[in-house]
Amino acid sequence: MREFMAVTKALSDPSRVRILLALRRRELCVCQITELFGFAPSTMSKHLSVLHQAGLILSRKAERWVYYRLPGREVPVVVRKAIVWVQKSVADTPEAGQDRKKLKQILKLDPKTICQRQLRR
Amino acid sequence: MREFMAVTKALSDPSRVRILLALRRRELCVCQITELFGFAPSTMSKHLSVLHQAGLILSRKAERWVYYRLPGREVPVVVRKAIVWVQKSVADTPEAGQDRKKLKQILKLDPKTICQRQLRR
DNA sequence: TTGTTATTTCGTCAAATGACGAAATGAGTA
DNA sequence: TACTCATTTCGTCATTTGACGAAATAACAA
Repeated sequence: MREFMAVTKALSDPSRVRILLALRRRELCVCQITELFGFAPSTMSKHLSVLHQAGLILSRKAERWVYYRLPGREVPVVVRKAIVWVQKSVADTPEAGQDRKKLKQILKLDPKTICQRQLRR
Repeated sequence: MREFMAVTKALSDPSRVRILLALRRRELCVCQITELFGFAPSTMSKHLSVLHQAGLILSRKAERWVYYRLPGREVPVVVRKAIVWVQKSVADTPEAGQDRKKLKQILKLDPKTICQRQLRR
């Protein structure tokens, strides 16, 4: 029950749902996700942490960056079902479409450029 | 997206998840649900309202009582999938087991007795 | 080592949430 | 009509949540 509630609470914020959608086809580094949503880095980090603790995303560190991705068989069925449910339910919404569009632009640049952008603020 | 978030927010509270479990096999009137959880009637009413607005439960009025039940085909697939996911995920937890046990006792009495009990407090 | 930098943690604050009791509602009964 | 009573709505309060900036952390670069 505790484990399940971690998942539902993680899904109860729209930004976190949008993060899951953005990770649908590829992993993303924190700076790319931050660029996509426009929140302060600390805010994004907190959201990613909530998703991670619920098992909804996995992370790996490479060079300077942390990459997050959707999990495969390494997480419980409860979690995988949740992800499938989310994707099927909101992938077609306008919000998801806008995010995909913006993400496409972000992916044209390489991560270095994105992260340097943030520092200029 | 808005509709979906109504569902995830409804599912983000453990009491509301437990209500869905309690309704698994039968409809229940508000006073039975209130007896099961021990909250103030106003609190229960609020929880039921949140679930209802998300489409996760339906209501009907009969005589003096309002009965809530899980929906069938009359609600969107998003919602039905959510209910199936919840049931499969938490039906086997200790919390759900305890609730079933207590509910069994409550169902032995007829609704009138239950509702009168509440008034004596 | 020292410096740089992407990310996380911490402290704070405003807004949302969940609890309650009191009062309002509204359907059935006298 | 007036009454009863199950349920809902409203106002309040304590707790949680989500936002931020500042400081800490950790990994790579020099």
